[in-house]
Amino acid sequence: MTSVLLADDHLVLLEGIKGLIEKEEDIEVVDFATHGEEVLVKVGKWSPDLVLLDINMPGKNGMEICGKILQISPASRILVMSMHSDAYHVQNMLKKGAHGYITKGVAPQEMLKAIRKVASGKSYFNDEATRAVMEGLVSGNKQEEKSELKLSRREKEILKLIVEERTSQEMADELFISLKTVETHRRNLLSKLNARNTAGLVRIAMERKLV
Amino acid sequence: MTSVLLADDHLVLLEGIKGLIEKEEDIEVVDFATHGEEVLVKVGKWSPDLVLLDINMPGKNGMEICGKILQISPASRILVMSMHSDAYHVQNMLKKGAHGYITKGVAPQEMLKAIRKVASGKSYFNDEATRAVMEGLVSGNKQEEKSELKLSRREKEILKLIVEERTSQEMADELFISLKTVETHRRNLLSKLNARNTAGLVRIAMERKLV
DNA sequence: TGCTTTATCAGGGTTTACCCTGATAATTTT
DNA sequence: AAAATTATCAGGGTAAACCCTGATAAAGCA
Repeated sequence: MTSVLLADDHLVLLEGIKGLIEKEEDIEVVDFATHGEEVLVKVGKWSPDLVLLDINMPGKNGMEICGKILQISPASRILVMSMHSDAYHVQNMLKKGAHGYITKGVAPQEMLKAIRKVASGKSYFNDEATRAVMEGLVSGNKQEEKSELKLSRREKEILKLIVEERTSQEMADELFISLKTVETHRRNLLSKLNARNTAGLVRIAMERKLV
Repeated sequence: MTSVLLADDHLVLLEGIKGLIEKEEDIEVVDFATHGEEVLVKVGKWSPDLVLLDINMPGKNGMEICGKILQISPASRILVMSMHSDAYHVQNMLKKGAHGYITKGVAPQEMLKAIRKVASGKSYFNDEATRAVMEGLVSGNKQEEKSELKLSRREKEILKLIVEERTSQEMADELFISLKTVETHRRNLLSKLNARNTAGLVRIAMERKLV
């Protein structure tokens, strides 16, 4: 019997998956979690065979949670479920130790298949996720090695203000720092996020939910 | 007996809601639809009492579908289900004729309540949706009357390229038009989308999925 | 057939963003 | 304690974005 912990903030979806799994003889839903902290608590409580994890949950950005789950319960397997199937998200979840990745559009039968595969020690990726990774590889994913996406607190603050349409001068006045300093932060953001201009900063900030 | 058509591209969610509704005596799921065109066909086929509509479906932007559903089957009631609960989306769906709005995070029991209320001729909005509208009203939603969000084909093209980090000169070369023309389109975009600068254009484009 | 929108282009101007180099002090990490 | 990162600032420059006014031809709608 495979024990599964469901982590998703969409209660209806949660109920749906539970109903789906309960029809199966070999899989059992032991508990629910609807936000980041709760997932970690429940993982500690149950040490489930598998965690079905939605990375779009509020609070934390999913990525962190993935690593922490494995710290708490290293024997647990993680199947990520997401709206996005872009290379960035897929690759990062794999780095963090996830064992499978499916998008929410998969058919119920495919989800069960994924659960069984991942629980049995194998990996599973649906077509969308596979394609995203492949496309990411062929188009040369440079942003990984040089950026690694570690923004400082100040940089995040500047980025947030950029998305909110502030000019550099306005930010300088607002934060009581020099225009030159703001421009330096902008330059570093462009480099770290591998963007060409403001448009790129905003797009990436929104794609990766850095705001 | 209330007949319901489920429109959502997440098959698992679809199954979940179906399972939830099937336990109820007074509500019946007559069919599914997983993308825009299918919704319209199925609405024509069944003329359901209620359409449970996800506005994040691929293909069309939900808003249009809402109006078309009512053209095909004016007696049908529409309950919108969405990830977003921002004022922009909520208000626009109401304009298009939706009768209720809930976010996907609602509890199963609340969804059933919403279905019954909307089907019986009343309206229903969950807390999140209500709050979003209220906040939108107090902060003065100017973008509605002056823009109305009707972008021309060329403007959408330019906007897409802006999001992709192209400069005006690059767009001019790419589209075989003058730099001045591109700048004019940019100016019109700023005005129509009520943005101050490129950052705003990109943010709005991504928020409203205009790309 | 008119009316409206769309798409195109221009001159001339100000502001903002972006790029380069180089620097110092404070904080955090190792 | 040493090393790395972060936050701060400067001079001096080019490119891009933004703002104003004004205009014409084509396409779409009434």
